[in-house]
Amino acid sequence: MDEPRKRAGRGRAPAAVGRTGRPRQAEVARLAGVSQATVSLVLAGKKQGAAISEETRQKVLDAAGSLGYVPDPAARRLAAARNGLLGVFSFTATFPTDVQHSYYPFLVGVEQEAAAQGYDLVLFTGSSRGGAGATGPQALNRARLADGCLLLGRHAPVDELRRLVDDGFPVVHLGRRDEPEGLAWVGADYVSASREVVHRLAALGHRRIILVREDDDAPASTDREQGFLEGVEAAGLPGGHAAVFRCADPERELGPERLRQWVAEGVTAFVAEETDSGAAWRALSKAARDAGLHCPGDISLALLGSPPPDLADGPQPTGFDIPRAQLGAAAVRLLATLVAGEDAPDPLVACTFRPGASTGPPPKALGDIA
Amino acid sequence: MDEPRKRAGRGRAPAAVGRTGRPRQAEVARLAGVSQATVSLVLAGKKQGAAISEETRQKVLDAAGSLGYVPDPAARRLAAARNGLLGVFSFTATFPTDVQHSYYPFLVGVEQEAAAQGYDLVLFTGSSRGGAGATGPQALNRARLADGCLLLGRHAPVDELRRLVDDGFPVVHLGRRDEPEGLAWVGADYVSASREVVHRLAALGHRRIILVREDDDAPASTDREQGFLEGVEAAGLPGGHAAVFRCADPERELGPERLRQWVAEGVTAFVAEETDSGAAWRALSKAARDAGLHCPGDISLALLGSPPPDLADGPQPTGFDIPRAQLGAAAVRLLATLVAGEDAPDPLVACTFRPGASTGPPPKALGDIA
DNA sequence: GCGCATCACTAATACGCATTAACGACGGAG
DNA sequence: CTCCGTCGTTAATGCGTATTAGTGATGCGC
Repeated sequence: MDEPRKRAGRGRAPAAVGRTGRPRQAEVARLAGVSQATVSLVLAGKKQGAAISEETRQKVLDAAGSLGYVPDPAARRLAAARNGLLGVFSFTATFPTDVQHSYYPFLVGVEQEAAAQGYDLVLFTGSSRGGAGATGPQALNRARLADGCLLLGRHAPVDELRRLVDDGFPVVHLGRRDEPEGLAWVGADYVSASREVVHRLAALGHRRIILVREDDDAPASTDREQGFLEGVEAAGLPGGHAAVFRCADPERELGPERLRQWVAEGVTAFVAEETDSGAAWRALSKAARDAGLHCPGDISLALLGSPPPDLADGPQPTGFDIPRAQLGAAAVRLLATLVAGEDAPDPLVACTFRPGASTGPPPKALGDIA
Repeated sequence: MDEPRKRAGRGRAPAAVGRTGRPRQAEVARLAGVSQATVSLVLAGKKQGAAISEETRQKVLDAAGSLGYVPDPAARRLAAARNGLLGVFSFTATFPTDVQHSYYPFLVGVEQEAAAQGYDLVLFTGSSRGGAGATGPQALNRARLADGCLLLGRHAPVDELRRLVDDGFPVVHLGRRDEPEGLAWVGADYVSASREVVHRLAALGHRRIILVREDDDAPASTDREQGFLEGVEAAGLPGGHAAVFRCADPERELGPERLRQWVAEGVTAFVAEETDSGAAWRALSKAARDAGLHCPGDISLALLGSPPPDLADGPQPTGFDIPRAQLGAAAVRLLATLVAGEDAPDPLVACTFRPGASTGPPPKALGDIA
């Protein structure tokens, strides 16, 4: 009983929807008097080893044109064993209601680069709320539908994520991240950027510089400290622990008195770490005001990052900007190489120095004034 | 010589790319000890004629869960099924560099509603520039990968679009549109909104109201005029052509003299159409200023829409807002019903009245002053 | 004139999933 | 005990395209 059954298959419901009159390669082939494979070859248009006679080529193209043939993307992607989709998984709404939401600039770059690389994007919706598919731990699995996935936000469940990574599914996290071993990421080069800020201050003539940072061991913090320390060392200025003021609650621990004391000791410039709250920068600015120290005149203040949104309108602090769009683009590039099975390039993206208006040369003889 | 060749097929290069550990139904089947067909049946979850024992069912579900199985959208689509994806095709960058870009609020609603309806979104990239896949006429065709597609922007190539529509592919245009016959769209109800603005003015006591509009026959313009005319008629005020001032170049044709003349004739309120440039509103405001007519005091001005972005900071004009997020949501709902093969609901979304500060009761005896 | 390499094209898959005819097992009716 | 349903499952397709092995037909060298 080995002979084939009469005919299985589905036979597609008579009143089915799909079944458009859209021509297939097979129809084009019939009209051109060639085989479907030939049509595929011609339409693929590969210059390489194009073993197709010009005559046949034209017949096919004419037939395709006259029938108005358009390839079926689903079939194309199925046969290609890749679907040309990159997932974007954010753990809040991808289009946030809050206009100032920080994801947005990333996405600008993500979209541009995805377009450039020939990928479309899948936005997994309802990652936070009860949206499509299973919410909760299972949600991340949906990412597998794409060829690879971009992760935004730090709330990704580590275990689920590890699963993906271990399975060899291409994932790139936007922002430095160590947690699941082997997770690829792209991030801003805070070390170099911080170093440059110090370099500029030193070039202006500052000889004693203090870093104000919060009590947090996130990479974003420690990188800045490292860059700062490298900077002061390179400039031959006093570094080490004495140059770093680390506090849990800047607003409270960094008052005008403390500031005056530093100034009396010859400190002429301060550098604040950037955090979500911007607490360090706020405290520094406030302390300077309260101490009656005018900013670019009496002391110089710099911020290792961008000012918090609510201060965006004020005078620009000296510091650097994170090129978010470029970061997004870099993430896509990295993801694309992973999908292609190639090696990962450097995950760091350079920040751009922002001159700002909060720094200047140190006062001539501030020590006397104090 | 009918016996099958040894083995053709592609055999897929050994170091092939795609081929991640992405599990297939076949793997799930092997793990569960059943056939691929059974897996498909279980995962389809059809209650109808579910000739699957509960035991088998659980085995399959467990296996799928432990492997993190996710169906391949392309294959699903090719097999004439749904893949739970809705496309979004915009004809500029979807994430515009310009933060104030008008698409953004739509997308907020689109994402929310898509999540609510259980769909993920595919952003087709590079619709404007040379992005993914074939740019140009073929680009729109990529949409067929999804179950249906949303269109933003008026630059969609009509022919390609017609093709999709004719093939019965579910497409919804965001914004009223007649061009390809049979294209579904959702739009704001400018008629009702404009009518209401007039109603409010009449309620304030205005007896002569003039509509200032540009020389454009876009639906957005004619709808507003129609609403305006319905409004004045309903209020028993003078309508018809005399009540509508139509001009190609408002800045030039609508000066202070013209305004004073109207006022002398007893006109106490003016209504401006909203356009991209906001020319009508600008001209009206300027003419009022130049004529020395104070706005809420001497005359009332209303705008049939939202003020142009550059005037967003100034005093709010009376008028209405287009609920963009709701429009986006409505578009998704409509698209979902089309995908489901159901009938399309009402495509109009109500605008919300904005009281603003540019209207008030008419002055007691303005005629004497003039 | 006989291999042998080229060339131009076609046959036969594979891709992953949905669908449906068919099949084995079991049970009750006759 | 045989026949026929029922139930649960599987084999065998099809969707439309890409890929590759294979097949004639030529041309070429010796």
